[in-house]
Amino acid sequence: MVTKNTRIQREKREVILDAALRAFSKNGFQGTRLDQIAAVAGLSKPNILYYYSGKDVIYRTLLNRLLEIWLQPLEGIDPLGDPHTEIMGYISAKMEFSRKFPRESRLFAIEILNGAPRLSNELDGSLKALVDRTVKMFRAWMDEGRLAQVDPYHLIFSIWATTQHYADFSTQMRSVLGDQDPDPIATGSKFLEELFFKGLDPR
Amino acid sequence: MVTKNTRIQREKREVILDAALRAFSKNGFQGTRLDQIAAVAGLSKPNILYYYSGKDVIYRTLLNRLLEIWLQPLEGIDPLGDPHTEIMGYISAKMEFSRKFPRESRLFAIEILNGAPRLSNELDGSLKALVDRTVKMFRAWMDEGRLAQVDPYHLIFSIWATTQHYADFSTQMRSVLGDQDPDPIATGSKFLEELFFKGLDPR
Amino acid sequence: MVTKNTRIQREKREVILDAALRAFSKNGFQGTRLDQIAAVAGLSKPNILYYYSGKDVIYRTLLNRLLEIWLQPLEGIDPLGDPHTEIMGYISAKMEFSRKFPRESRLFAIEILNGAPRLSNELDGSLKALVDRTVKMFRAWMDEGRLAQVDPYHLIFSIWATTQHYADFSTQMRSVLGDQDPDPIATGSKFLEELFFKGLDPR
Amino acid sequence: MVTKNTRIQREKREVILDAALRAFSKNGFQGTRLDQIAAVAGLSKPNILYYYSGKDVIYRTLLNRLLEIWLQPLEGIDPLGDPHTEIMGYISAKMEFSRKFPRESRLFAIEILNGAPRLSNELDGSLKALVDRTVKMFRAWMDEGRLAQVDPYHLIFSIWATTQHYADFSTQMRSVLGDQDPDPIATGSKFLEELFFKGLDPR
DNA sequence: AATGAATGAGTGTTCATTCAT
DNA sequence: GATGAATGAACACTCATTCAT
Repeated sequence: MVTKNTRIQREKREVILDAALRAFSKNGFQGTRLDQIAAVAGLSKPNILYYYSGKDVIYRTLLNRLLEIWLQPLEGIDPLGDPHTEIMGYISAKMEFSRKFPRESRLFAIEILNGAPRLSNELDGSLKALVDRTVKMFRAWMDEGRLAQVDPYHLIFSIWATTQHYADFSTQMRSVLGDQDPDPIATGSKFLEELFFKGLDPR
Repeated sequence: MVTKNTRIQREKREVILDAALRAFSKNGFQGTRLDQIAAVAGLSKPNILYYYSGKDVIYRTLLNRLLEIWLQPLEGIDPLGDPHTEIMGYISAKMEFSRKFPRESRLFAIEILNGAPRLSNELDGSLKALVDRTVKMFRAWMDEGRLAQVDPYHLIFSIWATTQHYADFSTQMRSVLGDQDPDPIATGSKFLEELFFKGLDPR
Repeated sequence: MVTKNTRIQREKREVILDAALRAFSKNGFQGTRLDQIAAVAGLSKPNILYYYSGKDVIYRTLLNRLLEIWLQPLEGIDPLGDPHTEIMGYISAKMEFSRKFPRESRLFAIEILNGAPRLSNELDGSLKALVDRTVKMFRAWMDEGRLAQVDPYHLIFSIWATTQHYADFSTQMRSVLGDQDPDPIATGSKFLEELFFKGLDPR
Repeated sequence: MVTKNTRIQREKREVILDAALRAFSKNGFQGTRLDQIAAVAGLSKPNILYYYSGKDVIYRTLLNRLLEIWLQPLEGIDPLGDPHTEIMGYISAKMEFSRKFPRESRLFAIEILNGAPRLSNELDGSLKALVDRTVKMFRAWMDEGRLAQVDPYHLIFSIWATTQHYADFSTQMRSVLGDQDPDPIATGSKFLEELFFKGLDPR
């Protein structure tokens, strides 16, 4: 079947992707059954396969679409802006992502934990390019004395790690925090701001 | 005679757990077939089931054993020591864990990403207790002005996030770094030391 | 208006049968998907089913129509003609059939190989009657000493076998002959003429 | 699973191939369900797949084994023997094949009718070589004046066609002959002997 | 007359687990 | 203890056919 662009096609495809995201981000690729996706989407199993030619295709479609969104915050850093403002803005944006798109974050994490068998090309390509661009920017700021002299790659890694942790490890956080923090992401944002503000201060 | 059998049993059980760790940490619970474990362990599939009554049992055994090890570094923090030394030591210990036990780290991460269906009791129990103990320690240090006033829970989360990232997301790191860093964990350790040293300085 | 509709209908039905013949004669009944027929016919799958109520109906329609054509050469043998001329003419006609209608021949062969589940009535009926008529003719010629005394049924079988072989087993022939014979049917015709001419000579 | 050579393995494999031959030779590859084979073999469906890794593998195994047997009679022609004796012997051997192995013959016929997608390499290879060898033999006999000057390739084709017809088209024969011939293969053998004896006489 | 959408009943294949020795 | 053999329960995917327009 050729991909049509009728309204009904677009809508159903969206519904399927949404259902698939819920399932895949919870149980991984192999742990997700087409039945589950179908049930959540409110469609029959063959009807799912009418829109996407296989489970694999749904998964890949999801990952590719996710990667695009994933890279946006990094692209948003302004080389002409103030280093601290920009980096705090980036951290803030990433935290908002963890709040709004925890499932997307988890899907991405699962894929990478599995060795990114279906994503390695994209990681080596567009992600690396974007990181390299950002690293250059950070180095320029450091050379100008506006940012502490730290390894820029690992700075980026640490931001990813800390912010995505609020989506990926939320189960663990809930276990540890119990009910004492009604909004861990807000608290975490404040904490990370302080940590990175002081940690990146050029003195 | 009985002793000898027991020793053989212990050894085989160990071999199975090791093979299972490799498989589960790479492909998750559902993505791992008993065949794979058997092949890596060098045993037949029914023989695996002679030692462990089911795939599920192997997985749970692995998780429980892992949790014990997992909590050790946290237990190692000395309330009577110097805050900075202790925290830097903890970070250092966690980084060594990521270097020496990346598979264990990934298995843990996968389980939590899946909502920790087989681990939630332990998380709510021993982990929470240990974290609460540590939090109290941190608060005491803060009250004494020996540590920056930050949220102690999120401080712990950020240490977990950044250090485990080197094990869990190593695939992504390799993609981004290419060959330019022969030892990312060493570089990362140095970076994290600086970040947390400055970030936690009470001024 | 009605006439025009009927003509369109007839045309479409023809297009479908032609497409179905190509598909069925290549892959058999079960090996052919309605999709394939639809694609070759240039129609949508439901539209095919608008003209024929099912895959089975298309197949049966094809077979019945084929049988009519199939029997024509046999009916063309003239009891008053010269035995050799008539039989050579029949062989010749059958060879022309293999040249012009290899697909039809193969479809027929496939059906009989499968035990003719959809054709047995016709085989027992009109085919048998026609063969019996021809056999009587042959016997008369033999009694008159104008044809070698051989079993007339098996004579007919041997003509069918040898001539249809050029359609049904053309794949094998091409493999064996390679490119050395640009027109195997012509060569075969000459061979068969000699074989049957000498073989049927009453001395 | 590696192919083992225990007695039970060999026996079960044989049982499966036999059941598969019955099914495939009646309904073709696509028309045969694994269930049928399993039922005839008296095994469960997964157990079939324990011995052969897929339906396809069973089919190919069958074809390859068949081809070997198939070529034997042709190899049996003795270049030093009397042409008529040898050829009559070959025809006789082929007729015995049609009597004893009609299913094998039909499977082969079905495969070739479908364009021999799984057999073309073998046809182009060993079959062609063997036919070429026989053709040379026939040509030598013709040059010596011991065999009628006819196209040797088509002579072989005509023998194949007529003899295999008794296996492949037996359904049709039964329809035409009714009960009047208790042993059509015997009658056919006699007929073919006469036809080819006279037809191949060098005068 | 035509077709995009939808589905029930398969269909080959997988896999943890059990059986028998 | 160990393993070749066997299987029930899934599971992704297929396909003729039906539905709705």
